[in-house]
Amino acid sequence: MKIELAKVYDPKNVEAKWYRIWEEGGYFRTEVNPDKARYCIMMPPPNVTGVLHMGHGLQDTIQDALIRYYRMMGMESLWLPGTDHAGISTQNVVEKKLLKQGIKKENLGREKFLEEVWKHKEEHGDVISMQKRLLGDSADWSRERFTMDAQLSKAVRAAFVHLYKKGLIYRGDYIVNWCPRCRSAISDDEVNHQEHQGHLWWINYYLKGLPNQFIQVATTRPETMLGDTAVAVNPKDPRYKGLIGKTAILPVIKREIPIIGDSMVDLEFGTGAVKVTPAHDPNDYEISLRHGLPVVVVLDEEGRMTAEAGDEYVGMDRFECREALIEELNARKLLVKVTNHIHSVGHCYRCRTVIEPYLSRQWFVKMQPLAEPAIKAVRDGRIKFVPGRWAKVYFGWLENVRDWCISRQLWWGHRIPVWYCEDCGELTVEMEDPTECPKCGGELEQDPDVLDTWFSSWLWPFSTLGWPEDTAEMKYFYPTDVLVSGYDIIFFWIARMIIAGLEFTGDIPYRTVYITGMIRDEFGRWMSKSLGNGIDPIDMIEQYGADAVRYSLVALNTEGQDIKLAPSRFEMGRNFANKLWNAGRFLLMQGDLKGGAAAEMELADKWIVSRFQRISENAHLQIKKYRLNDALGAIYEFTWHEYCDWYVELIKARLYGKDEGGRERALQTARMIFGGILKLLHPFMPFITEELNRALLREAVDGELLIKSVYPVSEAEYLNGKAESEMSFIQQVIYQIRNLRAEMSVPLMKMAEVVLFGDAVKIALLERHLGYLTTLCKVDRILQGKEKPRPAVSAVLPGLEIFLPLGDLIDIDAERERLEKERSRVEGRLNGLRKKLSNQNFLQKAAPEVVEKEKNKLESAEQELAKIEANIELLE
RNA sequence: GGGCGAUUAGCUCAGUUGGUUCAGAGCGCCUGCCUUACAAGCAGGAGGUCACAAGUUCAAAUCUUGUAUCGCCCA
Repeated sequence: MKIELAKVYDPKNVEAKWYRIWEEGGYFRTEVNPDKARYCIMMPPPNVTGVLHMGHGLQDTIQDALIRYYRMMGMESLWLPGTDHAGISTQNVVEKKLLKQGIKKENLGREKFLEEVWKHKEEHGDVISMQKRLLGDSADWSRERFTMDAQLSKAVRAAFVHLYKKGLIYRGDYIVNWCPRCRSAISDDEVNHQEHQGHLWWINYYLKGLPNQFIQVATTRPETMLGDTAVAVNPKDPRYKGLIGKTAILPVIKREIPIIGDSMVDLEFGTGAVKVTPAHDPNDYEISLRHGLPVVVVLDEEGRMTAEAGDEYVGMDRFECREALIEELNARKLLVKVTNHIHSVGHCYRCRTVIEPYLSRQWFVKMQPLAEPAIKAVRDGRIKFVPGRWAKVYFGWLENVRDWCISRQLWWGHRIPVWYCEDCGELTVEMEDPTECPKCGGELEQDPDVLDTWFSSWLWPFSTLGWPEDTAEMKYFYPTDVLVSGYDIIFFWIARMIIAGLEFTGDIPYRTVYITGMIRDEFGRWMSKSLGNGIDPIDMIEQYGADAVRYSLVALNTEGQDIKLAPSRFEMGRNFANKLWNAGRFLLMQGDLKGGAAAEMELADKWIVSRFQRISENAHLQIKKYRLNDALGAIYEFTWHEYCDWYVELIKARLYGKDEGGRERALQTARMIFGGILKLLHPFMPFITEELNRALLREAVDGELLIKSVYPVSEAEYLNGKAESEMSFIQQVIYQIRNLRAEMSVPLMKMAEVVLFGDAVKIALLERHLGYLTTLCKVDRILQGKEKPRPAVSAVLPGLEIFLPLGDLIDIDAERERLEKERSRVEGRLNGLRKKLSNQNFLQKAAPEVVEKEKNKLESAEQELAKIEANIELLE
């Protein structure tokens, strides 16, 4: 039976069909099965209302390839998917949406607003999961989790209570990073510092009781001076020794503030005298604590000036106020000068707004005691980073870790499980919601804030498995095998998960952290909405097919290097998919195909079978090293340039010949190898391989889906070094003859004869396989003349001279030129070898086998040169 | 200021343990082919002083140090 396939592969229907069969057939589903080895990856949860981007495309493809590989290796292979509630960004999106309808969240109230967010989540929450299905993710969707699920929320509660009772969570008034746009505190790690060309304003503060005398300060944020409560100088600074203890008068609002001495003040910066604004600068706050200074808050939660800033400025935006104040100072001649100043400005990593240091009461996690076990786990090798250099970044963060501000002034998220007694002020933190104060029975009020989203996602590797309950899933799947992620969230997430794993479960969350590069645009810039330079993976899947997208992403992903991407890069995947498709199509056009190994094999068969063993062995090796690009590259090379270019071409003579048995055996071997290729490729290109496999099988048999087949393992009985070297020699001969013909512009249609001189064994080999030469370079007769034919073109191989007596077709000049070029090439090599072998140091110090190798090279190069020279003379 | 990465063919990038089978791939380019699997293809070809300098070594794209340019992270 012959099956006709389309000439060009069309992925559309194929992909949708197979995903449905896999998912509905339960092939992604996993069970706790302690008798079986298991493999587990937790999918990094994307924002629940987000959409797929190329970074997901890359990381999911890698994870899916690993999961499919280990599934084919017979392991219970769990890839657990899920989404993250993404506090700030989700709340922002819903707030904006409501504002468009003219609704402010404050008017709606907390509960109604949260209903709206949940509604939004229900509407958009599965978009990204559906997109991941288009990519082919073989995740166990039956175990999909969301960070706000009841069970995961319980895990958050358990983690908080645990740390609180251990004294590792505390509340306090500190300067935090405040995003005026998000109207919330954010953690240190969520601030992006960028070098910024700003200004330094030099301002005179008059001194009380000393007319016309002043102290000069320099500041990058003049608007904060309205909140100054001191001027500080270094006590060692001779310039200001006499001024400590005096009083300065704050310009414009005329507040009297002391001049104090504090050794933290940098003598080099500005004038050496600094304004102290405790409410709006972390260092100043420290100073204020040491000196008992008052704290004046002049900026509110939205970055606007408060009443404390004075009637003229109240309500103004901070930057607007800056302008106005500068003008005022200038008018009063208190502004001495403005100089350019490059300094680092913090920006909110979510919305890029300039961060304001802001004094407020927040909850913190004490990180240092938690960091130590996490450092140890990587130091002693229980957790391995791939590539290893990222461990340095990890250590660097943990060794200098600062306490983690976990409270967020949002509504969307896990509400902080702390209740305050209105009567006695007692704090209650328990697993169960309290109804009254356990101390005095008074009324309770829950903390209005919610927890940082990372406070739930740091539990992801085990909260998804049922922690804090002691579930069968925890026992079976935990710790997981590998985390695949980008280097951008080593601090936010990866390090914190390791901390949480060790603290809450007593075990590491995963054995390996595989860090991928980042996807950039073709100019090396980050892809971003604002630049509009993003490439939508879904567009690419529609245009090129999911397998092509997956192929290209893996092929481009080399050892953690960033990937510069352009849509055209997916062409290589598409081309390869099409090649594979046509290779399958070719087989199917040949009629019935027999499975298994052929009883009799000739050289080409033995060769391709042996090569297949080597490639599959290499694939295992590279996958285990996380060098997926090398695994895939080897399979690609084998498929295209060994199987298609050589093997398929070689068997055509048998396929189209009269010997029915020979035809069948060739076809059987081709089918065996091609079937193996489909398996090797399946983890990377699941759709097309499954489709072709089904076509090869000719019918729908559930048990023979590739997804649950066994990944090819190298079998020693099929390794055949002799066949490989013989075939390799024949390939070289064919290559030389093709080259000669092309150089002389001899059409490939025309049959020719060759005259061979040299090693009898080699000539006999070629005679035995004359058919190969006929098929691949149109040579149908081998002569062993006594005399070298002339006119003829020639090529020299180790142990063999090839002459093509082409008669009139030979362009003597062209051939001479070609041979001269060959000669100088060989001479160049020869000179290098002679120099090396006449060097006493080399002979004495290099390993004997190296010297031997070089001597052999020299010998064969000399022979080659002699033959080429003789052949040049023959031309005359 | 500290740390990390990059610099190899026109472009995008491989090159793991130093050894003329290590100077490679894909794309692009040139020549010839619509050869009954595939023009998204086949056959052949051109193209690189491996950023620069010094050093180690018998031997360096590969190891060391320094310089330059670009990028990232931390402070």
